[in-house]
Amino acid sequence: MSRITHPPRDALELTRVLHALSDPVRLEVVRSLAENGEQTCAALDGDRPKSTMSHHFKVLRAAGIVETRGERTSHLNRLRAEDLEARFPGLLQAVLNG
Amino acid sequence: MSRITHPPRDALELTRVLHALSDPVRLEVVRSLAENGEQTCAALDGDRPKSTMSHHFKVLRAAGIVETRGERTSHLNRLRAEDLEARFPGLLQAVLNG
DNA sequence: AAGCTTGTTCGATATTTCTCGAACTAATAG
DNA sequence: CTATTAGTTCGAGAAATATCGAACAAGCTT
Repeated sequence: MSRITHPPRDALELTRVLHALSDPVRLEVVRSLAENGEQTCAALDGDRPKSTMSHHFKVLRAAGIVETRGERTSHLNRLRAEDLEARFPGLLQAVLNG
Repeated sequence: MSRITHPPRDALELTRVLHALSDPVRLEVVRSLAENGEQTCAALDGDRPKSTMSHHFKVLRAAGIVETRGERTSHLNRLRAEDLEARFPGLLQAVLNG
């Protein structure tokens, strides 16, 4: 089903990453993933509709910030922390601290 | 004329800063200011209309990224690097390196 | 004063983004 | 097989953003 694609490390673009992180809902998701590790989408909605969250995950994936392992019914999301660190050293940490 | 206002250091918001930095034109401006220090708006347009650039400077100022000293005819812009560093340590550097 | 320069503000249009319900897909549970 | 669950996709409406010409303000120059 899901043509869920993740950009390779080298394809990560700074402006796209910054834009993805500039939304409060998505920033919240990123913070939660950083704190609690892998989580399902359901665990990360803040009582927001599924379609809304799906949209935000799509943006996060397209930016290369989140990887979704969609093997099972409940997909697991994780931060692509290593890839982000490789392309934009210190960025993720600075955002998480802010 | 110009109700040019700059938010105090404590009022800087991460999402606003990230959003301001997520535009290619504004990122270019920020990079140039970081490299070359204070510059006028005119020196920073990339052959783009004045009104367009004025809009982008407004966004950068509102985010607290740029300070415009508008005393004279030709305004001077500078990065608020210290304020950014105080609020979001490492962020500016990470963005500039990326 | 008349004109030029620098930049802001306004108004209009085009594009993007956010939000959410509804229909859909796929896997699992009963 | 039917129902449920998890998440995506579609479509629509609302809000924010980007772009740019035109009008404006203020200082500098002659």
